Amino acid sequence: MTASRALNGTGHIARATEERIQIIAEKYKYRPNLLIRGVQTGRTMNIGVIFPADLGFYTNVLEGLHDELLASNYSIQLSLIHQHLGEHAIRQEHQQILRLLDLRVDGIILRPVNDDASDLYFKEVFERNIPLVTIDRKLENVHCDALGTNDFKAGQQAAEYLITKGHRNILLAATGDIVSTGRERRNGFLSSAEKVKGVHVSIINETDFKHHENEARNALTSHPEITAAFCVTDILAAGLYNTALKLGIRIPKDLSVLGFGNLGMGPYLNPPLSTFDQHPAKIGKAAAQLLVKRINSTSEKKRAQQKTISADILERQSVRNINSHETPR
Amino acid sequence: MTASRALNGTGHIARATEERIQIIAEKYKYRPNLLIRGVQTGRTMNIGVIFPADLGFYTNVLEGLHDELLASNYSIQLSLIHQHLGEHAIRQEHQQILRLLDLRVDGIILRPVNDDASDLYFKEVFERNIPLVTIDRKLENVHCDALGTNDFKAGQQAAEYLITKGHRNILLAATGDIVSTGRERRNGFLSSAEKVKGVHVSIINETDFKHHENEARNALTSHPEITAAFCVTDILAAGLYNTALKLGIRIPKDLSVLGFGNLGMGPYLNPPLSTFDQHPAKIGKAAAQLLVKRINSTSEKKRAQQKTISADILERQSVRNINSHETPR
DNA sequence: TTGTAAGCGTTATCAT
DNA sequence: ATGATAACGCTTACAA
Repeated sequence: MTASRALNGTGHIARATEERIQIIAEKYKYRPNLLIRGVQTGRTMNIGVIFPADLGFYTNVLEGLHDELLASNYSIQLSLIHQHLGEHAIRQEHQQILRLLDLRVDGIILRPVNDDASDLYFKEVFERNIPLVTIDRKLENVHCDALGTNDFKAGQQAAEYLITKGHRNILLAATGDIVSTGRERRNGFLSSAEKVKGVHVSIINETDFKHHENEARNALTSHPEITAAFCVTDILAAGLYNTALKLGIRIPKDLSVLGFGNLGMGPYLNPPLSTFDQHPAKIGKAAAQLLVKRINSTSEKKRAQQKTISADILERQSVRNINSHETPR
Repeated sequence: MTASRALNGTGHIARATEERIQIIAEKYKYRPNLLIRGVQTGRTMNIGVIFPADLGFYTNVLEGLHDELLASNYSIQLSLIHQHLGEHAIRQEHQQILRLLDLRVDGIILRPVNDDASDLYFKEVFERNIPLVTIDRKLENVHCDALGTNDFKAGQQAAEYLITKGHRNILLAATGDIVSTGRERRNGFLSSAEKVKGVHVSIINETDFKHHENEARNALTSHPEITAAFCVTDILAAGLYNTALKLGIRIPKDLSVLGFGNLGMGPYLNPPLSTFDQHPAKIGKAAAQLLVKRINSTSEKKRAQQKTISADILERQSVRNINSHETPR
């Protein structure tokens, strides 16, 4: 017992005893057994993290998460889920959650597979009072903290930005209603665009990316008045670059393109893609902070918080200002 | 005790008892405490993984690792190290290794910060007989399993490929001697190129990527006879695209470019970059297999294995065949 | 086939 | 300030 106190620096202890014990510990290379400490204290200082197997954007979220958790002396128990497996992915996710619980993690950070999970799906988590923070998905029927981008606002910013640059006929490449993030960006964009007279938006709204190229070609050829496009993700923007190239449409001279997500290919496209930076590391950091706070809060009653990090535009060279006085030619 | 046997399906037990216990377990929603099981059995079924914080290439290694480990019922304890912090990174790494040990992981998979660690650096790991597999770095003075790309061979493949395509004056963009992977690719390339008469290699050999653009410009202007370049990493290849653009050199008409690593920007470059696929998921999978085998092997005496995954060329559109009969103009 | 006893390494609690 | 005791939940070893 005295040894425990000396090594952890907890409680009253004589300086001399403390030093003596520390010396002995060093001599015998004592190392604590964190498993048993976890059992005993009820806190493992281990956080479960569940992300899509194809990390992409989440690598940086993970990095932010990791750094912040490490700063609070937490480790990360990582699970990856292959998202494309449909129902099987959901089963996998649930199983991994149970495993993390069995491992006695102190909290869970999760980018859920599907948007419409309910409290019931997470019942084991709640029963054990393990704090849960979701990333990038607001689960309507789940009462837990959530963290993500303010996608609606970002969509608004996109519209305002392109309109400010003089564009009035704009293509909106969106991804349907299934994924909440893309849906919000689209809705935000439309809400802002509608407020400005003389602005016309052509919209592609396909969940399947394969359909986008065709639709984009149709839109651009039948509406030559379009001078700008907002793509709800950089992947669509990159696709649009190809379509434009095939049609002989030059970016940004003939068509301005604004992407979303700063997904890594942006700087390598020609011209470099202007896009939204979601600050993924900040998202991770904030999620970790929320979780740690929740773990340490004795009053379990605090309502679920939905925190949001603002994305902002990273200007590169794919958007042109077409206001007459700025482009005199 | 009987319950333990029934729930784990281990040992002799009456069918009736087993079922009765399982029903009770279900009724009370019994879940095992994996911490205590780990303490008791000496196996936590948890593997420590330490990767660079800036995962990049390692995201896919991690994915392969994860899937293979999961198949063997292992979880992952993840640590990230910020590589650019020099000595501090090494301290961090060491601390994380100790932490994983305290957490009683059954094995460790590590992409080490530095190439010249010795057995001493890992002494705590060896003392506890925890298997260690390194990724992408052959530590000369450490007796542990290692997994990576066969970089020397890949370098040879690169030379042979470009030579087969008719190139005789080739630029080799390399990264000095510090990082073993790049060094091996360079040496492999040179070893194959030297064997063929009439082949001349101009070499840039700078660790700092910033110097590459200048050097490349010099090389290309003073040696207009150069028709191809092999870049030891895609990042250098992307840089070379820019340099070429500035100099009015067209790819692949005037200059063929072959990259390395398939780092993600390749398909988005113009023209799409031909490069080496290192099959990172396979590397992860093989590393996991090696580790699991090592964990299960009772005879600890088996010598360290160095397994290697062959990289191969992913042909896109940045390398041109300039043999006269194929390009009649 | 089932059950008993001991022990894993630590901390909480209470006593000295 | 220090120490004794119990407890955490499980499995190994052995007994019945």
